[in-house]
Amino acid sequence: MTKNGRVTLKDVAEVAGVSFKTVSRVANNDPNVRDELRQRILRIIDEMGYHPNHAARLMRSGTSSVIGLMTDRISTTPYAGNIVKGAQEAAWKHGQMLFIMNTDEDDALQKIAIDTMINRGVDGLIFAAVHHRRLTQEQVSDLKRGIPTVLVDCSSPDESISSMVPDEEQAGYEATRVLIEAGHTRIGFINGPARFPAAVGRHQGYLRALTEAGVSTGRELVVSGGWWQRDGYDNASRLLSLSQPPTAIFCASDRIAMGAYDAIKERGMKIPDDVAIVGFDNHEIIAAHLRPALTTMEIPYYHMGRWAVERVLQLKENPELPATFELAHCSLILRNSAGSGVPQLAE
Amino acid sequence: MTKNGRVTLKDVAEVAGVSFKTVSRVANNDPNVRDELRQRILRIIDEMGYHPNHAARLMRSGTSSVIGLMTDRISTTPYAGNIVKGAQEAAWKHGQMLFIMNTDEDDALQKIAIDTMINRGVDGLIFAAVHHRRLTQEQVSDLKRGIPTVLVDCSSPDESISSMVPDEEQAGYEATRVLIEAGHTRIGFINGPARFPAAVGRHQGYLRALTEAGVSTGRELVVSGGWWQRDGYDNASRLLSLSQPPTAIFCASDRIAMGAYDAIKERGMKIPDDVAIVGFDNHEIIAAHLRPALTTMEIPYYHMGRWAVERVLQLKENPELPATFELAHCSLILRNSAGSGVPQLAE
DNA sequence: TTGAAAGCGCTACCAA
DNA sequence: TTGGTAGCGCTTTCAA
Repeated sequence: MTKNGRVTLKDVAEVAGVSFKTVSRVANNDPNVRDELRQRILRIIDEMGYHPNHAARLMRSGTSSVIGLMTDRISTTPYAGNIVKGAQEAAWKHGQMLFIMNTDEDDALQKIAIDTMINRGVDGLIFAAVHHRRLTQEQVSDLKRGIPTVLVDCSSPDESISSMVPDEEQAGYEATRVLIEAGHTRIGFINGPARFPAAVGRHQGYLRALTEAGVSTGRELVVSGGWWQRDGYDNASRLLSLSQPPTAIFCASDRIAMGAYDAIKERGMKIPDDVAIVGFDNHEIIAAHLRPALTTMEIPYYHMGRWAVERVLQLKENPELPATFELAHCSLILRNSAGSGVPQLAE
Repeated sequence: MTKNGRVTLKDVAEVAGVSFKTVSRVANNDPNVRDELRQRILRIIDEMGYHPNHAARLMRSGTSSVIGLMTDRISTTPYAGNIVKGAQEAAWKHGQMLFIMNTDEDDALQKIAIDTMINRGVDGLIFAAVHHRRLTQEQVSDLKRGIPTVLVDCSSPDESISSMVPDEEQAGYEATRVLIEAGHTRIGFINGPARFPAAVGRHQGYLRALTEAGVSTGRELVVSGGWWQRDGYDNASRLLSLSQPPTAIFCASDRIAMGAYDAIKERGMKIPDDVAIVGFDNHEIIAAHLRPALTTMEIPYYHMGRWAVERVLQLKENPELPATFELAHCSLILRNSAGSGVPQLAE
């Protein structure tokens, strides 16, 4: 053992009575070692508590077993936190560490963050957005640094970087299906601003579900505005003032749904009997604590985080892999606001 | 420039026409360089875009400029996210990176996480808890690995590790003061379970404020249970059923306050006119979106994260520094539920 | 104040 | 299948 207190290859080699290069081979799974010898050395490695020195390894081979994860606004939102968690657990499973860096949607800072990560020798780069969006071409080229790179919850316009985004269309479809299956034929939709891919996709899913079911899709049933409670309140009020108001509303966010609840209750109407509601996001507090509890869609952030790390590792293994664009399947979280015949969950 | 594409000390030395050791001295702020020469070399370093190779530095000097941050449940709570954010920004400012690791309150995993961090050569360790608590002696000894270590939002029973926790007493005092200043003399308190330091401290602050103001502190005015909405509802109902019900209630969490709102509204009473409320946590969604918006206390998580990194860096500089135990001052966030005479904020 | 030499722990390359 | 040698970029030690 060196004075450092750390066991090195040499220490192991000495004990094993072989050259330290042979130990190195064993540590790196080089097939060129007699199996019997390998077993013996592995045992000694374990006994002595040898761990490779990542710094030395990085110097020689350029691989750090560290992946850089950049987000534009991670910590303050309960949404995207699970991306980090999923990425962390996947990294851990594969013996990787994660550098995490928050860049607050600041492109200049983002650039420096990338440089810093590269400078530290990360093996790969993950960029996770807080809201599903398309990156600008410039943001994409900033990210291209010749190491495995993937995008989470955002996409590159030139399709040059692998990405995973929620399947908004599927989610919008499924949310609407819940209301159709509960027997509704007049279903409103309160959407977010059309510039968001989330709004576009959810709208398409909504339309497909209605068309497929042969249900009316009057233009007046679709309103849009911001993603917030107030927008939900305003837009729900508008829908409820129609000469033929909807008996069910799909809200493109839980906050919108929260506002819709206010508008509905204000009119003395009951959820789900007078108006059924489906939200979107499965926002921890809102969805579970609204009365009645909100049926809503959940984006699999945890899964997306895992995917990102695993994809980076694949690309590290084989840099020639073509970029892929994957859609993450969203799940229906059934609570009590949609009034379907399905058994209800209390919380 | 080496084939690697990276500028090294040698490259700079060659251009500057000095030995690479001199450049090393400049890069490390060694005073033993003529000032004129230093300036010239600094300019060349800048022009050539030299960055030290942290891996090489770690190998020789054992310092990585990486700090390990472990949390027992970071990502899923909007609360503690700001600890991470504060730590990150402080680390960034000081040229450090952060390894972040989530251990889900699993002591065994926690141990492995510490080993992994140490193995990677982190310069310091930060352990951040999601809820203010005292660590067990075993958890504390696991954390002692001979490198700078600090605790955030938790404390070590033997006071051997520096820590920063919220000043619960001050916060409880200040929250109660708001209600006293609004003219209330019968002030209830819905607390969390007494085993939490947060509950103990807030209770003490509550009592001090009442005693100091010469206001009655009847035992029946203090009720406690869980931290959740349902607990708030139940306990508020109990308070409101007293023969002399309180006209104001300090709730030890925003979720409790949320439940209290339900109980109050159910009785047809108005907030803050019939019952004034102060919450605790400034929980993003709850506090701002409750009607009326909730006056509440905020724990300075961001600040605590910054402090942790800075304290680690101080300890790295001077390992002999004695452990310190700091209290983080909590802020009053004034909204509309406490009905004081102070100008109200809408959101 | 500056420089030369050694070596951290590892992997790459070549030789046996 | 194994081992020797070199050297990554840096800091440390010692000498000039």
